[in-house]
Order: sequence, then structure tokens, then C-alpha cells
Amino acid sequence: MTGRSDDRPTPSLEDYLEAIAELKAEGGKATVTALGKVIGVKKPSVHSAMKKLVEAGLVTHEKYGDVRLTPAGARIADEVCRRHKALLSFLANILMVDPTIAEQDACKMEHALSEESIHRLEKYISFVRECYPGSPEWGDIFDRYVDQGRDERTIPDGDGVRH
Amino acid sequence: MTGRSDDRPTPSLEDYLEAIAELKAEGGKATVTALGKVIGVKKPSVHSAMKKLVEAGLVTHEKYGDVRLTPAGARIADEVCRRHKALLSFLANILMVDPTIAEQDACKMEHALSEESIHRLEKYISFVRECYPGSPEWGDIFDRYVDQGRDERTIPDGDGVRH
DNA sequence: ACGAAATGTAAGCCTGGGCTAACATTTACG
DNA sequence: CGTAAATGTTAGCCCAGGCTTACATTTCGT
Repeated sequence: MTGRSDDRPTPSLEDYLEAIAELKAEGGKATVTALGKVIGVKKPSVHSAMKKLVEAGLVTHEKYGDVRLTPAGARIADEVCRRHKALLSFLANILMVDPTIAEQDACKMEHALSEESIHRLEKYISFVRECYPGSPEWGDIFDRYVDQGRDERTIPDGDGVRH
Repeated sequence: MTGRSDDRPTPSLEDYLEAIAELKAEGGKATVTALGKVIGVKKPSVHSAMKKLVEAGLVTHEKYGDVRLTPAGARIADEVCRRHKALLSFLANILMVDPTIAEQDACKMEHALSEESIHRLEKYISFVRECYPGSPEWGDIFDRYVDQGRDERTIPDGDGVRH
């Protein structure tokens, strides 16, 4: 009863599924070279990854053709994308981490979080959004807090992190 | 200017460093078998990991002796531990994920987050703690929100996850 | 429509990080 | 104090997931 099909593909394979979905979403074809560029690996690496995904029944890939997600593959790709979006939103909009770094971190964390945690994170994000509707102060307040260590009054707490 | 010594050991090696620190903290010796039990691997795996950590100058390990962190190793172990604690605190205390799952997720994510994100996460945690000092309502409100999809009024969102 | 450029595939290598089986050393107990 | 149990080490294997190099197929431009 822990969580449904928690037999996730490996992080690497999840990345490939995500990239395939991404390319399709942009109206393009998921070719071996395109995937290689998106993910940052060489063509033969993509090829062998596709072999594994085909075996797992997550994509179809005819010789010299493009790659397509099966329903099962699409479902997983959506899941990964959902995790990515939630993490990115939290990092960028709530923690207000630099967008580039937030993106990098989301890419890595999206493979590490359980379904339960992501579920609650999504809820938390919308909860915060609804409880502080469009509050423009929020960013400033938290930003000052991060830089100074306290809200208004400056009382150094000496935790060593300074920057 | 991106981030200091961002040449982290691999996730696996970070786990070993963390475990060594943990064992010491509990007043024990970091032996090969103890490490194997903590991390969940066999002795030879520990052994070869230690070889790498010795090469990297992060631990000392004399033949048939116990393992000790060098200053550099201790510094990294502390960092990892800091990341772990921040993530665990966020998951367990703010998202209120089940403690066991929170612990598992923290273990995996602690290798994925950048220094910048962890820094801001730590600040966020104390910020929330200070802004909602001991509010016992908080947990209930958010909990209901998670289960119901809205704050007070019940508007099911049908996302299928139920538990 | 044919050959060059782009694209896809195959074979084989490397590294990280596990494992087992076998051997070495140390520890502890009768 | 000597031997069995515990502990540590070595050698050699496996898998994931990259890589290069070489070869196959398709696409395109003239």
C-alpha cells in the first residue's frame, strides 16, 4: 500500500522519457540525434537507452525511425514532468533560487522524490499560492530574511553561513 | 562565482562519509562491517569505497584498522549532514510527509541539491518557523487542504491519489 | 538519380559501484 | 596459548550508462 507502480525506470531512462515527451510537445520528432542534444549524450548512448525502453515497453522505435512513447511510457513521462514542474516551482517561486540553478536542481531531484512527497509538495505550493495571493511583499520579506538572518531586526544567529 | 568547491564526491561516497560521521557521533568506531550494515552493502564494497576516499584525502584507513575522517572529509560529511537535516525537516515538519518516507527521500535528495538551494531552504525553514511560531493549527489546516483540495470548503479535485 | 552529408546502428571499451568466493589477520575464549 | 569466530582484504565478476570508432541507411542537393 506504499505507492502504486513504484518500479520506476532508472533516473537516466526517466530523463530519456521526459525528453521524448518534451520534443513531441514542441511539435518535433523524437529522433536519436535530437534526444542526444537535449540530454547531452552521444548518439550511441541514446540508441542503447532506447533499446532498454523498448524492452520495457515504454517506447516504440523501428529501425531508422523516430521514437514514440507507448501509453505506459507517456504515463511515466507525464509523472516525471509533473515532479519536475512541482520542484521547479518550489525552488524558483517559493525559495526564489536563481532560475538556472533551480532548473538544474529540479532535474536531479525529480528522480529522487517519492510519490507521496511530490503529492504533498504540489498541495503545499498551491496552498501557499492561495494563502498569499499575489502578495508582492512576500518575495521582498523572504529575500531580506535570507540575506540578513532575521525578519526586520537584525539579530545574527551565527550559523556560519554568510555568503 | 557559482559555488565554492562544487567538486563533490559521488553520491555513494558522500553516503559513506555521512555514515562514518554518524558512527563516530554515536561514540562508535567506523569499522568496515559497521559501515556495511549502516549503508546496506557488503564488506568488499565498503573496502573499495574506502580506497577511493583515502585517495581523495577524505579519510585515513590503515590496514585492518578503523576509518577516520580527515579534516577535509569531516567538512564534507558535515555539509551532507546539513543538507540531510534541512531536507528532512522540510519534508517531515512542513510538508508533513510520513517520517519514514521523509527519511528515505531526504537520503536521496541530499546528493542532488546545490549549495544555493540548500541555503535558501534552511532560511525558508527557519522563516516559516518564526512566522508561525508553534502554531498548532498550521498542521491541521494544511492537512485538511491536502486531503480535500481546498481550505475549508470540500471541492474534490480527483487526482486519484488517496492512500 | 547519384553521391555527399546527415542520421542511425553495431561493436567494443571504460568507469562506478555493487557482488561472491577465497584468503589474511586479528580477537577472544576455553 | 592456540584455535575458532569475527573482521578485513583481494581477486574477479556483473550491470548501468557513458564513450569512440566504424559501418549502414536515409535524405538532399545539384
